Amino acid sequence: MKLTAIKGFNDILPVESPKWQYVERVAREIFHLYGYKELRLPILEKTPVFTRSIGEATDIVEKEMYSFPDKNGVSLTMRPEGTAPVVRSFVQNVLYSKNPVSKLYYIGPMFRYERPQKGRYRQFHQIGAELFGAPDPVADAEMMAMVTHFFQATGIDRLSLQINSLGCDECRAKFKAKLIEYFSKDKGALCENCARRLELNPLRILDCKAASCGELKKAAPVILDYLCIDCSDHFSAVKDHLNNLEVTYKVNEQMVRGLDYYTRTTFEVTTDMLGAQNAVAAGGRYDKLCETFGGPKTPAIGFAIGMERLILLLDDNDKYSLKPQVFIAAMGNDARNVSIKILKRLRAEGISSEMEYSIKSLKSQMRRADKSGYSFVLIIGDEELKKNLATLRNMATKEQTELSLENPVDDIVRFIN
RNA sequence: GUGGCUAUAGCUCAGUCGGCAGAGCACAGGAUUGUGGCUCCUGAGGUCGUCGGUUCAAUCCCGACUAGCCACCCCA
Repeated sequence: MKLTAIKGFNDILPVESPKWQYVERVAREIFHLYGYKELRLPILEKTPVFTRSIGEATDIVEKEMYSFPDKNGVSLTMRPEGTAPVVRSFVQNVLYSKNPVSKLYYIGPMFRYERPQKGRYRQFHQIGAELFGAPDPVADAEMMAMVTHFFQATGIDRLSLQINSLGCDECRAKFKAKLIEYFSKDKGALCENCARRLELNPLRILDCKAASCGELKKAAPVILDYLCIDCSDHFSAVKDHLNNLEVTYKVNEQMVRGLDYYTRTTFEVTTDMLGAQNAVAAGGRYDKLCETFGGPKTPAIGFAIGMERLILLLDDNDKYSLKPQVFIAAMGNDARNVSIKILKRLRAEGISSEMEYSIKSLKSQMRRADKSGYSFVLIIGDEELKKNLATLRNMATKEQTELSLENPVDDIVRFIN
């Protein structure tokens, strides 16, 4: 049996990698416009980094983490998400003492032991951003404006920004009690899963797609009606700022989050083009998390973009890859020896260029140059060598020019620009 | 963890009611003594996912396993 990659761990092959580079490039550019800087973090963390923050009763912690003991017996976990490690680093490196506000972003792989399917993998990649030290609703709005800006810049449309507020601990506790009361009346009408959720996490019933639960949900209590004055004011202000920034959004009072640390504002960017996995990005405010890590009270808000899902939405064309420029078709050993030196000088000039390593027919070399997308081919054979010339062919127009082999690089540079 | 579908050339898939294994695309060479894309010709490429069972004979029928896809749960 041949060795293969681990289930749900995918290779990103050269045909796909330009899209990844494109997405990363756009993210770095846009985030830079808003003052964010990259934070590069380890992939392994001590297990409590996640168990204490994400919530012991969540699916991620209960069944999806890649955890194992280190050689010395300490339990380590391959990060299933990015926020907890960022907060850990933020507190550990006392970043709050250097600036009143920290704006950080990260790009990298995350790991969850789930059954793979469309848009879901065991190793997947996220681009995330976190903003620390800004309790004001204007920060929430700017964060969502940045996400929107990013998606516009990538050229993806048919996306929808949905927002909600989960309130603080106090409003949420009140609401939870009301929900349990409401759904308990009609326990029989709930689907099997929701019957279980009633005990485990009643908020999730609101997220159920089953028809029977849908009916029941219509008259269910709404979280937004249970927000305290402060939380309610905060949410109103977020919406005002979004309107002010001309960011289109939809309030979805049934949207809930799978991680325990969220407070107040939550949001999701969804699409109707990915089957069951409709969330391309998601995030929210987490005003209590820093304290959980032993840091000072620091309000924060952040989001993560699912790179695989985003890339599934990109057009399947080649506009993302950089075009190679000059291919040298050399015939015979002498020509090849001259060519390798010309290549050295072309590359020194910043010109992407290659040649064929084995002696092959011109036809075969032309084919390779064409297939690889080269715009120009420099042909060097015996005839050219004798006259100390080379032929430069423009692949698009088929025009050919003779160049002196004395100093061909300057001529080539002039021609291809 | 649960369910459905799938597994034959590098890729996408036909196919044999059980009897020598097929196409298209891609690849290589040629038609064009040194010129790509289009066309035509030729060629190379297979333990028919693995293991076992039935049979004179299995890629085909049966079983188990493995892998992949999709969905549930949940999530980016």
